[in-house]
Amino acid sequence: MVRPASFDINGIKSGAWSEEEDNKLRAFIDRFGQTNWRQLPLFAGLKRCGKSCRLRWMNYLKPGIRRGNFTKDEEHLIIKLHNQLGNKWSAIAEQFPGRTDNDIKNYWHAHIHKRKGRLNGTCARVTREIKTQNLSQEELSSDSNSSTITNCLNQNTPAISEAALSQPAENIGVFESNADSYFNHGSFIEQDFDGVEEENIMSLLRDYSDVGVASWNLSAAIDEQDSFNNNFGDDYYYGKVEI
DNA sequence: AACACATTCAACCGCAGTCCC
DNA sequence: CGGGACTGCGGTTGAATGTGT
Repeated sequence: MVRPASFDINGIKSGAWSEEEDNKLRAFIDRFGQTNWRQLPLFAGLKRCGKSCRLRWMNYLKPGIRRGNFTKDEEHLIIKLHNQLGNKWSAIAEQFPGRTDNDIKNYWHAHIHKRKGRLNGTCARVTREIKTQNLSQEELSSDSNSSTITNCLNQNTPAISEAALSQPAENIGVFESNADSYFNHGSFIEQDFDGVEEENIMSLLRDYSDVGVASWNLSAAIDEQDSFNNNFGDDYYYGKVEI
């Protein structure tokens, strides 16, 4: 999973690092420390630019770097910190000794971000289904939302009715669901996203584009204290769907 | 077995901030 | 103060690898 090595017109190499290059870089920094990155390759005998040397050291060779899969707790913390800090990967990485910002950024894009996108779809569907059952705004915002949503999913509620889709555009409310369902059981999404049903929903949304989704957004509001105590049971996701 | 498509992750690129002359 | 050099960050790329058909 590495780019093939190549040389520019000045003889500067780019692409995959060889073991010999790694050893040279490691040996030089062990002996002289991280000094001037621009000058380093010259003195270390590397045909690389300083930037490439720094990147290789910071993301791969530096002692103490941890590789391998992220744990569930690490994933929770990434989500929490990303909600607080946004795409400040280096700031997020400070909370993960041994993990690099590059690693966390990659993990976010490869795992969490994708899943969030799917969860957004779930929010739209669940909210629409609640609407078809004529639940009031009060009911939507009450403490029973978690079970209401779960019931919708468990009852295998039919796909959105055309009548519901013809409702006038409006903000149909904010709901909350217990993130524990999603995080600890993982069934929240899988149970909901039947491929055929999803296609029906998307098809109907296309047909009724005048009342289509204006924007979907989802943000995680995680109880800080509980997160720091590694207790995620009381954390909540807040989803808002505007139609 | 062969091919197509999806995923992973090391590496690159451009830009902004900081430092120094 | 201005400008160049350097560093660090975040977004993106693309080849290797994995998975599905």
